[in-house]
Amino acid sequence: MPALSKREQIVTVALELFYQNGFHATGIDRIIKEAGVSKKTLYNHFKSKDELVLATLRKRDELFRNKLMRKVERLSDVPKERLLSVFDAISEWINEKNFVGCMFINASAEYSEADNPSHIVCAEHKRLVREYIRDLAVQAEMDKPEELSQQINLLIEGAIVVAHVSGNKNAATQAKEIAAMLINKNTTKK
Amino acid sequence: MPALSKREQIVTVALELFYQNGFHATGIDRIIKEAGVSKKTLYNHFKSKDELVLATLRKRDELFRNKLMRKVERLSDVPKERLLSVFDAISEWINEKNFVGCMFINASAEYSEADNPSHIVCAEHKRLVREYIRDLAVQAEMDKPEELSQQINLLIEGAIVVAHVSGNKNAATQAKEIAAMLINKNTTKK
DNA sequence: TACAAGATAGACAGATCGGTTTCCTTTGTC
DNA sequence: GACAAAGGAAACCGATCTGTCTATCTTGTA
Repeated sequence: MPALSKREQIVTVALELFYQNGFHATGIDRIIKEAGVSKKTLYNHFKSKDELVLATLRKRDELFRNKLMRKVERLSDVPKERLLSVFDAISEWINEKNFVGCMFINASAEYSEADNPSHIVCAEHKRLVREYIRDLAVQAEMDKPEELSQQINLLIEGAIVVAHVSGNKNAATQAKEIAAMLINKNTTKK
Repeated sequence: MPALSKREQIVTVALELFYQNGFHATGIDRIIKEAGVSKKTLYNHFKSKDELVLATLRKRDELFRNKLMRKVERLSDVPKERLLSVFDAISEWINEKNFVGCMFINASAEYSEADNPSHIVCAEHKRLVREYIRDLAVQAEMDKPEELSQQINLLIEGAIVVAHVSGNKNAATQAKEIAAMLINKNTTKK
């Protein structure tokens, strides 16, 4: 039994190519070549390129959120601090050498219509991240966890975009400072 | 003399198609067809599709910033309020029915590498918007105009992305509230 | 009226696109 | 050892891609 199934090989390669080069700009031929897999095999596993894109986005969602959560857990075990650790985790990511923005923001740029299946998966991913942050906010006993999670989420998106488009690698740190203010404001003084 | 030169016709159509459908997904044939122009004419005015993309992004930068500045001027004439009016202007834009995110964020998604000419134009656009905000901050006599402009810019990017990817049309309003806090904090009490 | 510039439609080129199919080989299982 | 399933290589399909070229027509100007 191989370490990776053919399907996993394909998705692994697609993850990299779609992320680095974009979805429309990445052809099936390039994917099968780099995955060392025949075209027939790819189309045995996926009905179409669109299906592969969807599978790739779902995999990315799984990997990204797991990595984010593990990082945050590693950085702190105090709920309130974890809310801020999220920005340290994002900052680490932004400073990786192959960072080219958020795959879901990028995918939404290429699949703009809100009812496009790929766009829907992107929105779903963002919702799950937001829910994770809201859970952290609840654990940190914030006054308005839902509102705070939306604010923090907006700061994260802003940091990612600023880091990618303008190359400002401190964006997450700057966002963190704003988040710290918001968290303070959201904490009932006793 | 025509109302629009051939070149302008081409760019006008390209603006719309690239924005709505993406850059790689929009073919030259579609552009010339909708512009009512021959392929030869297009290639007389632009050396390549990449050149057309660049020209289109530059035009968009011009149109977008002019519109933003005019809107802000219309909404308020008090410098400090103008800083917040920026978010109202962005909110108006987000709620237009054909809104599909920021063309420059979208272009950066398709042209990810920082040294890609199109990406560079995107970064340039973002820099010019940031400088405009910094000017507003200076006029509003903020304590740290540069820092504040970066923060406000980050909030704007966040709002645009949240609005597009997740369809949250209140994002700019939410961002505005955070900005109001930051502006307050940046104002020396006298 | 003559001429040059610029526009036209559209054929054409060569590459690549997503996707299907054929033929053959490998591989795991009973 | 037989058999079915899966994979591989590559031909093939029609469509589309960017870009070139030819041959004709319009238009402003001298």
